[in-house]
Order: sequence, then structure tokens, then C-alpha cells
Amino acid sequence: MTDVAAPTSVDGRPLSRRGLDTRRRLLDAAEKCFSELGYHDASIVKITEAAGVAQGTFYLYFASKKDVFDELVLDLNSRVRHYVNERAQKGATRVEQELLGFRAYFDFTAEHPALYRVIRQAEFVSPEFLKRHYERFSEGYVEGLRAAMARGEIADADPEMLTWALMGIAELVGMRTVLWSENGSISDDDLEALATIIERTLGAA
Amino acid sequence: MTDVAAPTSVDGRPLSRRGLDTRRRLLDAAEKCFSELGYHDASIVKITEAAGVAQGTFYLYFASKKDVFDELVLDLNSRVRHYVNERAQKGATRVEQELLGFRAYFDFTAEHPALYRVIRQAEFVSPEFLKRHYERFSEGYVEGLRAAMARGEIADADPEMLTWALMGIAELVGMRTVLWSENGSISDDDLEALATIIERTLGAA
Amino acid sequence: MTDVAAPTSVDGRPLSRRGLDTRRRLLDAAEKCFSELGYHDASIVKITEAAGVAQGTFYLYFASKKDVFDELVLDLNSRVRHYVNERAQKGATRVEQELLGFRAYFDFTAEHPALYRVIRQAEFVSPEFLKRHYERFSEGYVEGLRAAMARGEIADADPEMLTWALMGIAELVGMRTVLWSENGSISDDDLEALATIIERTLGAA
Amino acid sequence: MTDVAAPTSVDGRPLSRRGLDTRRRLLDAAEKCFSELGYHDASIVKITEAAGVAQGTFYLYFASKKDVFDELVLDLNSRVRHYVNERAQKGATRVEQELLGFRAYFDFTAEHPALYRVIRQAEFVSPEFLKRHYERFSEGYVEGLRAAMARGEIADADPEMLTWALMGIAELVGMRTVLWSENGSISDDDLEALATIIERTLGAA
DNA sequence: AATGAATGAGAGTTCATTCAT
DNA sequence: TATGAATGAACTCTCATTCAT
Repeated sequence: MTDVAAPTSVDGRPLSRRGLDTRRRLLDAAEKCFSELGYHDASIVKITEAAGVAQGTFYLYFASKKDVFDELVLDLNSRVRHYVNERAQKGATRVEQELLGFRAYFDFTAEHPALYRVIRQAEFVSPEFLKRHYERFSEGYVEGLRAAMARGEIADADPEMLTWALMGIAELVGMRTVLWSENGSISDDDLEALATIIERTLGAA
Repeated sequence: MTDVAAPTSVDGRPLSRRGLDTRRRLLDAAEKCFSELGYHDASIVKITEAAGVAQGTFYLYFASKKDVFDELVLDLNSRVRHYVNERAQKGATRVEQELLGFRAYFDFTAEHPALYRVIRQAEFVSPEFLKRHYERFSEGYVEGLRAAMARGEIADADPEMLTWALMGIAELVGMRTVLWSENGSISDDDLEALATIIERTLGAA
Repeated sequence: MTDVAAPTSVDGRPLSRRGLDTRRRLLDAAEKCFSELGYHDASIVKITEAAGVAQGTFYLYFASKKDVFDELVLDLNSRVRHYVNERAQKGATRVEQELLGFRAYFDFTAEHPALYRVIRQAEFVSPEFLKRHYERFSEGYVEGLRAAMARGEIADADPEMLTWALMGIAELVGMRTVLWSENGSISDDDLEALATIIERTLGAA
Repeated sequence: MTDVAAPTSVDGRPLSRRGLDTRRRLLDAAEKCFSELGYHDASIVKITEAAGVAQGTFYLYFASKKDVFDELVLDLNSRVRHYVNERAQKGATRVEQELLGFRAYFDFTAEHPALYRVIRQAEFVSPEFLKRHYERFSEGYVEGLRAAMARGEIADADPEMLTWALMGIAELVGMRTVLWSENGSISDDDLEALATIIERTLGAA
């Protein structure tokens, strides 16, 4: 499902079923803690408590606090990309795909607020992983837009710039309409209003 | 110049000229430290060292570390808004204003990377100030766009949604082309490519 | 070969051939680790890794970390005494024996730096074993010197005091000329210079 | 009194009277703890408790645990050298000086068992300081012996080798007759017995 | 006889904050 | 108004040891 290598213990050994389970519980606990408390307030004590293991156990699976953080960024990146792509490719035209993609992105955000919260902290915790996150996301995106331009479905433009513009729209609109909304998901009205704007941005007929 | 209330000492007394100066030096030092090191690695020791005062002096002007942070967010917010508005209002049409505004925003970002770096950390340090920052920024923006729609200069759209979309574009494109660029400012080519996209987003003739 | 009791498992049972081998590997690994890293930095993890066994296996053969350390002190003590005595007894006179003994001691040191490094740490890890080490070493020594005095080969002196003086010379000169030397063994010139001094200390004709 | 530079705080500032006092108390507490418990069992908690200050205070004066240790080695080295030299120089001949020096060394050892205990641990904690300790001690020693040889007071020999031999005698005899003795100081009989041996080692007329 | 996952106490160190001067 | 020594809780991380398999 993910494109991350099979997890190992910190000294590189493959994990038993039990080990795999403990590691997963720690990663889930870390997602929860980082997302609720932020990187710095999410202590190893809290993470291991949430996972129901002793403090020392943490270091059987992760080399450091930053290490789980990086794993988590990778993990979320891989999950959101698969989720968005799968839903987007059901669209017949690029514009349809784009709209489906935005909706999928907002749904994922609603389900995994950690995506926002964790990524936004990465600036200082792990700048290299932050950059990588956006770049990975943009790669496929750029190709898709370029092809759509070639087919004449959307107006010509610098595909890279267009990608980052669209990612920016998704990020800030998602923050406002999903993260800060009362019911935790974007309304149909808002989505429709956004659709108009995106169509224009893409330069659809 | 700013719309922040006149600064006082931590126990509410008005400041002498000398006190005002010390406070300003601490705030500047905080901007530098937060922006270079992030909120958590910017210790009071480092901030006071950078300001050239003793540790204890800090608490004469700010109630806590979070307190300087909030002041700083307010301060940057106020400065970026004035800077952008001043430059934007030289445009004859809304589209021209928009383009000038984007350029001004990128220039400010180049000069004050703290804007990005500090704001993006605010999520956990001071969520209420993060929200306030975006909302303050959007207020005038929404009005301007609504008026332009009324005048027929740009296409009709939900002005709130359009505002957040444009802020999103500015943020992510700024991050990529200013913060992560080699020379620390956006190239003319990139700016032109972006102009096309913004015009479309606005639905300009 | 050694005068240590036959090794058993930690609960007192005699060891199979395989068990004996595992125990020996652990003891060798401990010698290596203690000597290279010191007592405290030589962790059980490192020792078992060096021995190629799992962590838990260690406790099948040794009751604790201090336990291996004590075994090692005993083991080294017994080996150095046999080594030195064997080489020394080839001398015709006591003075010759003494000189051969010193040389043998330096050779052993060069081969087993652990002797120094481990013993010198014993002060806090295992003070009783440190004392025992020196006392065991001195026992035979005293007898030999007393006999030589009786035979008139060396000058009369308090044999105990002379023993400790000679052990002190061996220890510090060994540290300097063997452990801290570039090629890891004492030079012929140094050995000759030392011989003169030892002959005088012994009060040889 | 000592040849150590004037103590500063950890960030290089000169110390106030109060600071100087706190630092001294910490250093004394460290001497006590290291000497009684050994380097590893002497925790910062124990040292600061013994000094009657909070844990954090420690780091105002020393950069790390190893840092106090090094300071202490330097401090003890400087003190023992002054103490021994002062007492030794009252002797009329080199042999007399030597005997007075040995006695002074044993007295210092009795008063400051830390000298032994701390130095012997230095092998792994701070090897560079261990070497430096012996070398500093030997420097003046070598010169004194060389001069005595030139004057014909003692027999010709390699003065370096003789120095290390004498230091070795002092160390091991000191350990046995002072540290391990019941009343904590060497007996007159032992001292007399040792005097004979030292005279021979020096090759005194 | 051997494994290796799990434990949890305790280590060294940092840092926002206080307060006597 | 300014200082800087002192505090102590909290942090990340290590490691000897246990025990179910």
C-alpha cells in the first residue's frame, strides 16, 4: 500500500509479528501525539504511554524522536498521494479529475488532521523532509497538467507554477474550510464556489 | 505606523525612551532567533544575548516566551499588510493591484523570512494568533475583491473563497520561489508565469 | 592451565562442551570490550554482539556485568603470573630472573593491554578483586626475593616492600613504554636502561 | 597557589565573589563524590546535593561532568606537585630530598585519597589528562635527577627511566601502605624500609 | 541452550522563569 | 531599569536485567 521499505528494528533486523505490531502502535501513537500536541510537547513519555509500552521500547524501533517524525511525514505523504490519485483518476477530463482530487484531499485532511499539523511543523524539525513532501506531491501533478495542456483540456501555462499554485489553494482553503470549520469537513456550497475558481485557474473552456 | 497598542512594561507601566529601545531590541532579537532557529530552539538566553541584555531584563518587557511570540506575529502581520497595501494601491485596476500586491508580498518575504517561518510554527505555539493573522489579512482583501467584482473588473465569485485561494497561492509559491530559491527572490520569468495564472484565477477579461 | 574453578552455568550446573564454548566467547568478548571501552562503556549489548550471541544468553553464564568483570580479573591474573613465572625461571640467578620477568611482563602487557586497562578500573568496580590481584601477584614474588637474599644474591631488605616497589616500577614503566609507545612494545635501549636501575634496586653486586 | 587560570563561568565571564564560592563548593563536592563513588556512580544529582545547590547550577560553572573531572585532575596535579616540591626542597642532598618527597607524597595521599582514586579512573574518562598528569609530574623530577647525577650525588642512569621507576614505586607503595592501611598513613618502619630501597635505586654512595 | 522483545529506573543536560541585589 | 545567579521540572536517551517463547 505504501512505498516505504519494510520496517526493521533500529539495528536493522527484520521484525517479528509481535515487533511489527509494537512498531505500528508506536507510529500511531506518535501520529496522535504530534498532531494533538505538536512536535515539542509530544514527549517520548506521552507517546509510549499512548502506545501502552515502556519508554525504552520506543528505542527498539526508532533511533530518536526526530526519526519517528520523519517516518510519519513519509507515511502521511505516501498515504495522501495514493488516496488523492485513486479518487482523482475516476474523472473523465482533467478538470473533473482536479475537482475530485481537491475533494479527496479535503476528505483526507478531515480524517487525518495530522497531515496539516505534522507537515507544518516540519519546517524546523526536519526541513529536508518538508521539501521532499511537497516535491513528491508535485511530481505526478506536473505531468498530469502538462498532458492536459497538450490535449487542450486546460489553458497553456507553466505547469510547475500551476502545480504550486493549486497546492497552495488546497492547503489554505483546506485549513480554513476543513480544519477550522465546525463540523470538520467542507460544505457543498464552499466546494461549489471553489470549483468555479479552480476551473478559472486551470483555464478550462 | 503599526496598529498595535503602545507597548508597556510587563506590569502595565508606560515605558521611558530607554525602555522602549530595550523592548525594540528584544523584539528584533526574537524575530531573528525565531526565524533562524524556530520557536523551541530559540531560547531566552539566545534572545537576550542577541539583544545584548541580561536574561532577567527580558521579563521586564514580556510576560513569557509565548508573549514575545504573539507580539511578533501581530507586529509582522501589521507590517506585511501595510507594506503590501501601500504598493498594491498604485495599480490602476484591480488586476494590476493584485499583481503589484503579489510582488510586494514576495519582496517582504525575502526581507523578512520570519513571516513564513514564524507564522508556520504558530499552529501549536499560539493557534489563536495564527487564525487571527490570516483573518486580519483577509478582511481588507475580501472587500477589495468584492468592489472589483461590482465594477466588473474581475469575474463574479465567492469573494471569501477567492481570497483564501489567492493567499494560498502566495504562500506556497512564495515558499518555493523565494524561501527555497538560490538567490532569495523570485525571478522575473516566474513572476510572469504566475501573473498569467493569477489573471485567470481572478477571471480578468 | 588456570587455577580458577571449573566454570558452571549461573545456576551451578556443569556446562556441556557447547556451553563451555559460548562462555569462553563471552569472556573473550568482555576482555576486548572492557579493554577498549572501559567498564562502563562496555555494555552487555556490545559484549554479546562481539561474542555473536543474544543478550539473554549472557545471563546464562554470568550473574551480572560485575560478575564477568571479576572473572576476567581472576583470569588475567592467573595468566600473567604463569606467563611471567615460566619465563623468569629460566634465569640462572635472581637478578637474571628478575630481568627476564620484567621483559615477560612487558610482553604480556603488549599482548593483553586489558591487563592494565581492566585492572586500573577495578578500584571502583570491584575493589576486593583489585587487592586480591596485587596480593596474589606479590605472594610468590616475596618468597623468591627472600630466598635470593638468603643466598646472598641480592642485598638484604624488607622483601614485602621490595616486592611492591618492583611491581610499581613494572606498572608505571610498562604504562609509559608499552601502552603509550608508538610501536606497542618497549625498546631495547629502554630495557637496558631499566635493567641498570633494577639491579641497583635489588642491590646486586 | 595553583597554576590554573582564574576560573570563569561556563560562558567565559569572570565570576563574582558569590559565583567563585559556589564554584569552589561544587569542585569540592565533586572531589568527594568522585573519590568515594568513582566517576560513573558520582552523578550530577549527588554532586549538587553534596554542594547544596540545584542541579542546574552545576552547568553554570562546568560544561559537563567530564569537565569537572578534568578540572579536578588539573587541580590535584597542581596541588600535589607544589606540596611535594615544597617539602622536598628542604633536604640538603638529593637523596634527602627524595626521601622527604616520598614522605610528602604519602602525606598528601593520606589527606587526599582522591588523588589516587580520581587519577586511576582517568584512563577511560579522560586519557589525555591522565597522560598530562604523569608528564607534568615527571618534568621537574627529571631535571632534578639529572642535576644530582652531574653533581655526583647519585649514580648515572637514564633520568627519564629513573623518574618513572620512582613514580611507580611511590604509586604502588602508597596504595598499599597508605590507602589500604588501617590507620591511613604509612608506618615509620615501612618508611625506613622503603628508604633503603630508594637509596639503592638512586645509587647513592 | 538460546533468543530477543520488553522493561523502567536513572543518567546527563537544558531552559523558562524567579528574585535578591 | 538592569542584572545574572539560582532554580527544578522536564526532557531525550541508555542500559542492566527479566522472561515468555
